[in-house]
Amino acid sequence: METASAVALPPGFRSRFFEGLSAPEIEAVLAAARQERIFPHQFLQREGDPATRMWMPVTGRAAAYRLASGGGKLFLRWAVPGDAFGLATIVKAPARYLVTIEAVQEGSILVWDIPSCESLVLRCPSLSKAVNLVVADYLNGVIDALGARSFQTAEQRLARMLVVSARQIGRTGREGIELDLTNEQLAVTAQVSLFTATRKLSTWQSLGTLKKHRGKIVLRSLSFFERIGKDTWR
Amino acid sequence: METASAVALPPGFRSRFFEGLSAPEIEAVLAAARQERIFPHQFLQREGDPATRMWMPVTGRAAAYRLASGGGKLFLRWAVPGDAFGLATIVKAPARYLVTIEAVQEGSILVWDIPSCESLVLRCPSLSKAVNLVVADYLNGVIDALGARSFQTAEQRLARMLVVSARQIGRTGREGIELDLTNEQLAVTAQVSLFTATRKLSTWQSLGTLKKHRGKIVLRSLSFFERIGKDTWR
DNA sequence: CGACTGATTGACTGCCCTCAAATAGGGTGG
DNA sequence: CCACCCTATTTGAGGGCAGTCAATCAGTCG
Repeated sequence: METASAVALPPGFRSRFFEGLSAPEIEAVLAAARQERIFPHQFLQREGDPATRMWMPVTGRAAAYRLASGGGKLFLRWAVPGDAFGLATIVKAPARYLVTIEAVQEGSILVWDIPSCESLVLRCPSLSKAVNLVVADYLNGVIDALGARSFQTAEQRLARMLVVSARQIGRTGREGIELDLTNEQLAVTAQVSLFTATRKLSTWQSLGTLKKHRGKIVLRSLSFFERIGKDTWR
Repeated sequence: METASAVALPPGFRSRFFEGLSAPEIEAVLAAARQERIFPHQFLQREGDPATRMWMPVTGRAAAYRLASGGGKLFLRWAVPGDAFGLATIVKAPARYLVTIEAVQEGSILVWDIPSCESLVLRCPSLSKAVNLVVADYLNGVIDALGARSFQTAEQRLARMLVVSARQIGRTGREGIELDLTNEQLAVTAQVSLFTATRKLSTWQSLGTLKKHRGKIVLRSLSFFERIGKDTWR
């Protein structure tokens, strides 16, 4: 094992995936990683392609979705620092990616190729368990999204997605929680048409619960939006 | 290891979970199992409860769903022979069930308690991998359901669910594929109101593509229903 | 035969999507 | 600095899918 890993993690970096591993195991995993820059519109993985690498965002943001044959995008979740993807690589030798993930912001990722994954699995017995924890989280999240789609109105789904996105990609600014989201991105992620998203945001802005700029939303407080979805689901 | 396991598997029993295990491992797993009868309306597990056992249907059928706070049921999948559940028990020591599963038909299940799971994990390294395979399948299925809910019409969702149910719980009869489903069950599983389900079924019956009895649907051919959902998703 | 559960049909309603058209922000090149 | 363009955003009008409600019919079982 190397003395120091070549990868540079930003301060405050936390990972659900690493929570399932012991400190020396994390060391070993990090030592086997290669770092790589990513850029907007770059595909990190495509659904159906052979799974050839596991990876993890370090900085930046990507969107995980599945493509509909009609051309639509079924948004599944944000890929943010600490999330683990391409887990199919580690689970099953000849596997394929389940979803497409596309970068939306510049940043960097850690990458493990197939040989690295294989040797890591042999050295770290708890790696499978860590994968399980992460996948269980993903499953839980998708079930939650399905419930939202089924039981909540467009307004509730928008409020829910603002809360979810705030937790994942929100920055605390002077006027509240800032989200780098266009109306269209919010619409896609909340499974709502662009026009209903725009209309609802206008309403909320006139209520003073949020403030809009071009490509940016500032939430005055989370609690207002958390309250909205509390009926019918969760 | 025992000479013969006490459990009696029906002929033709296949399990996605066991596919991830070697023959001797399957032996060991079966030997550690206890068999138990189940009855309609019995709860096999409740979401949020501590996960105290892993289990697998042998005969009969159950429904996996999540409860909405409004009282609605978010159907997730049928639990049929060979499926594995309560996997949280094996993944993480103090875990909780993610979903509720309720029996809808009389039958029997295999059960593994926590001590059994722990000793099995120690003896079978590939057990974690088998869990991964199954959970990945569940994830894939839920994503598919989310896509259906988002991109398909009520008619398409009904057709899709008839196909899905046919594969899981269909029996091949004289007049076609027989499904033991009430209109209400189909409506819930397809995320459609009872009335639209009834109406669509009436239409299809008058077209001759299916035949209805009380609590039972007979599909003349699957291809008709497979064709319906082919646009917009999958 | 009566009770209960499942199935059916019609009328009405409403949420939210589609489409069209106009407005505004932000960066670029002249 | 200003004209220009491209994209993001806004607003209104109209329509349709499918859900809700109410009432009736039909099959099964005791």
